Amino acid sequence: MPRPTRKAAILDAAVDLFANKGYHATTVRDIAGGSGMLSGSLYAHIESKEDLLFEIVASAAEQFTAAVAPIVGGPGAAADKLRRAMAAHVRVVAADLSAATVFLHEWRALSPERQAAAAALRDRYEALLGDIITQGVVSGEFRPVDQKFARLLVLSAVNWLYMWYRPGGELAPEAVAERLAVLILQGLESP
Amino acid sequence: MPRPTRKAAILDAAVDLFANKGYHATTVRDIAGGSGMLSGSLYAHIESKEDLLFEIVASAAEQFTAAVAPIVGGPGAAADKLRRAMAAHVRVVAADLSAATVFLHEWRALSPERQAAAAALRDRYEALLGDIITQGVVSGEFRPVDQKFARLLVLSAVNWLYMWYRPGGELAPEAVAERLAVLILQGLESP
DNA sequence: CCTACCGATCGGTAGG
DNA sequence: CCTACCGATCGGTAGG
Repeated sequence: MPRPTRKAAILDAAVDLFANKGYHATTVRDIAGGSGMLSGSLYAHIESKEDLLFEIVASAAEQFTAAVAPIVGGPGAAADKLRRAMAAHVRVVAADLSAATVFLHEWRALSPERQAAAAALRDRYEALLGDIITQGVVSGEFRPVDQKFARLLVLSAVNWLYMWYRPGGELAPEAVAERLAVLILQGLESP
Repeated sequence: MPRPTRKAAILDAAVDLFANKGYHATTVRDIAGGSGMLSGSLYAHIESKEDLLFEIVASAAEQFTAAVAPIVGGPGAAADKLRRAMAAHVRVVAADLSAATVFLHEWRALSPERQAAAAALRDRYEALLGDIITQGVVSGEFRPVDQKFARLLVLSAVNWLYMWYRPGGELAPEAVAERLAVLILQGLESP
C-alpha cells in the first residue's frame, strides 16, 4: 500500500492545477510533475484522473457541510446563525481556495453519475443555509420573505466568493462574512 | 468572403458546446459537426478555436453593458435603477443562457492577453452596477453601506444566475430580478 | 467546403 | 516509481 503522504502530495498538486488551469487543461503529466514523479508512476496511487477530481470535490463538500451543520442545528437567533454560518463558509474557502474553486467550478468535468453524486452533496449543503432562513421566517425574526430567493441570495454571496476573495488580503474571513451578512440582513435602503 | 450566416452558425454551435461541455472538452470537430461541416472546413471561417471563445466572451460583455449602461446614466431613484438594471441583466441571461455561461465560466481558457481584455470588459460592466450603489449612498436613499461589499453582493446575485436560472420556467426575468432586488434593498430582518 | 493528412499530445498500461 | 510505449485524438493545414 502506498504511503498516505504520496497520495496527499498528488491531491495537493491536482487541486491547485485543477483550480488554476481547469481540469481538462491539466494533464496527468502536470500532476505527476507537481508531485515529483513521472506520469506513469501516478497510476500506482490513483485509478484515473477523474477519480482525483471526484475526491477533491467530495472532500470540499464535506468541509463545508461539517463547518456549517453544527451552527444550523445548534441554538441561537437566526440572524446570528447566518453570520456564523457565513463566517464558517468563508473560513473554509480561505483555508483552501483551490479546493473551493474546484468544488464550485470544475464539477462539470465529472461523468454524469459522479456529477449527480456531487450535486447531491451540494444540495445537502445548500439546504443547510436554507434552514437558517426558514428558522428566521418562522420565528418572526425575518420578514416573510420569499424563502427560495432568500436562500439563493445567500448562496450567491458565498458561492461567488472564490471568484474574488483572496486569503491573506486585508480582511479576515470573519470580517468579510460579517460585511456580507449585515448587508443581507439589513438591506441597502434607508429605513 | 464567407457569408455571414455561416459564421453565425459556427458561433451558435460553439457557444452551446462551450457552455455545456466547457471550452477544453469541446473539439473543433464538435463545433464543425454542430454547424454542418467537417473540421477542416471550419478554418475557412475562423482563425482558431480560441478566437471563437473570445468573440463569444466579448460579445456577451457588450450585451450586458449595452443593456445596463442607459439605466445607470439615466434618471430615477437608485432603488428603481437597481431594480431595472437587475431586470436588464436577467433578460440578457435569459436571451442567451449559453453566452452568459461562457462569459462567466469559460474566460479562464483564454490566453493571458485575452484574459486581460475580457477582465477589462467585465470590470467596466461591474463598475456600472457599483455606480448605482454610489448614487444611492450619496443621495441618502441607501444607508451608508460599505460600497465595495454592496457591489459584490449585487454582482454575486446576478453573476450566479447562470448556475440556476433556466429561461422558460415559471418566473419571467423581470419577476426574478424583482425578487432579488427587493431582498437586497430591504434585507431579511424584520424592522 | 471536402479529402487527406500532420506533428503533438493525451490518458493510461506493461513490465520491471 | 521508472522506462518505454500504446492507440486515440487533438487543433490545425495543404491542396484542391
